[in-house]
Amino acid sequence: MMNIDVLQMECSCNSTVGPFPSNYWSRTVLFPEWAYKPAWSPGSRQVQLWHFLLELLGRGEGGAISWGSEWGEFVIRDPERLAKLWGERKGKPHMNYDKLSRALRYYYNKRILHKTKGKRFTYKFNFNKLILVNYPSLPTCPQLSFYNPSTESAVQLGSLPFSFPKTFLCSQMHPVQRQFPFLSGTPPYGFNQSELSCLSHVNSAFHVMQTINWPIRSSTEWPHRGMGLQERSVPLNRNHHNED
DNA sequence: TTCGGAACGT
DNA sequence: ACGTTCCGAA
Repeated sequence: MMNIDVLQMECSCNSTVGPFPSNYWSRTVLFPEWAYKPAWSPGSRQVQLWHFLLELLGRGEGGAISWGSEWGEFVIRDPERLAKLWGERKGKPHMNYDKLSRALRYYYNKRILHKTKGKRFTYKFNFNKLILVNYPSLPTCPQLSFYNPSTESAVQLGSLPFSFPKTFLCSQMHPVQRQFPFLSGTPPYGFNQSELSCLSHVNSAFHVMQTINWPIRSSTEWPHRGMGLQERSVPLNRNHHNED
């Protein structure tokens, strides 16, 4: 499994939104390894804190934590209750907010989170860095369909922290769809800047998956089966990285 | 309240 | 590697 360096990510992120050179991603991978870790691999891996937070946010689990005003921002309404829930999940009966927040602060370096300064108990996910392929359920967010133009079929891949129309449309392509061919839905979209940025990352991810044989550990580890990543309708005659 | 070093556990 | 525990500093 390859390791990804953050600086390289940064460069890619700030590059243009849109189609990528066809063989570019055969060597470069946009996202760090942690971003692809399955939330629940049966038995083996433990839940990570950010998984847990998204899970609670996803359920709209009352009181302890909720989404904030900005995209990706969340507010811990009841720090000690959140800590208790986290402690229960991890089997750490003495968990408290002091400790939980230390774990959150470790995420700063990893760029998973940052603090919203001036707002009490308020943090913000860097969704641009956080690929949500792992994430089956983010409540307010419909499932993301990757549209494959060749097979004219949609592939369920995960969800994003914002919503867009569900209806399928492929005859006439909206400019945004031209940029993000995996996008299904009815124009106009009206994405904001962060959403577009996020889409560009998903686009990259899609290209990665098409370009390389993505090291999916085992299909059972993924929330969505039969993603069709094997049935590659896009001809792949470049020398690509094979991880099998 | 928030931060981050340090030692520690798994 | 991903926290947990503890704690002094701002």
